[in-house]
Amino acid sequence: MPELPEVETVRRTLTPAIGGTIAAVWDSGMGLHMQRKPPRAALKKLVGATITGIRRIGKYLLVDTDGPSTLLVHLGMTGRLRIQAKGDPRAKHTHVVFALGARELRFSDPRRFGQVDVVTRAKERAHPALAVLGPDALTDGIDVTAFHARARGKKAMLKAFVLDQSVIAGVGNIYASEALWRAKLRPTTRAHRLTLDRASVLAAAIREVFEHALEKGGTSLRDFVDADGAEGENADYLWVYDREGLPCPRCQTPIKRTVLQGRATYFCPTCQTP
DNA sequence: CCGGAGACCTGATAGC
DNA sequence: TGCTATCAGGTCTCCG
Repeated sequence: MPELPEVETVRRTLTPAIGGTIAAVWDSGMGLHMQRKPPRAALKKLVGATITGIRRIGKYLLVDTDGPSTLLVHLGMTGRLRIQAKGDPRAKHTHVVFALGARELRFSDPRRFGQVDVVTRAKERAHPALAVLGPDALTDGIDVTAFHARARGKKAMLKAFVLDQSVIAGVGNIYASEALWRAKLRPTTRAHRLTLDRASVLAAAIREVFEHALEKGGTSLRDFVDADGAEGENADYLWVYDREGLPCPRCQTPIKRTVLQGRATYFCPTCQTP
């Protein structure tokens, strides 16, 4: 569900939790797919700590506290982090709840593809999930030379290349199609064929697509909502994703849908050069 | 080592 | 109405 703009939208709407002290933690005991065992023991370390800030690296959220521990959250496909009043009914598939006075910070995730963990802030980059991440597309920016260098010798298709979180952290299935359309590049083009110029255009396209989506509060095609439960508006502004048969906004050719590595992929057969 | 396919889950929706 | 098949924003693991 969430890619960089959605996770960043959640981060921004979570800031009212800063200053809140975690009085108690509850968890469903249900294992999350990415981590197999419930993080109950680790979560206990957060009791008594006060939330001091919320960061994002790629699609991961980090909730910092005044202690040495930081809460690490990945929303997977259907994960939600919400701030709700204690008395509000809990959503089905709620797996972790942090009591913060009159409010609660709640993590729910029907498909359980998400991840919740606790890391020691000083050693957070050693966490396997974070260790492999490349530069964050917005926070760090994309170094065109390094980006181009990573494409060298790669036979993978451009779409797989931009989805590789070790190359750039934050791109997911929707924005991969959107960025490649904006850069006028075919998703099936092999990555090693990226010239420095095209790498530069693609890097800029990723940033522009993200900034645009962020302004709209993210894309809510099905599940995504921010920490207040609000949907994003960006689904109304997508150029190609989920728009099979509709006219390309640049050249009016009907948009095509294909499946690449099992995932829906949208492109304009006319203005995205192979 | 690399790239692609399948697995992991539940729920919504389209089609019969 | 009700059943079945398909699809979904992510990542990991296995296989060739």
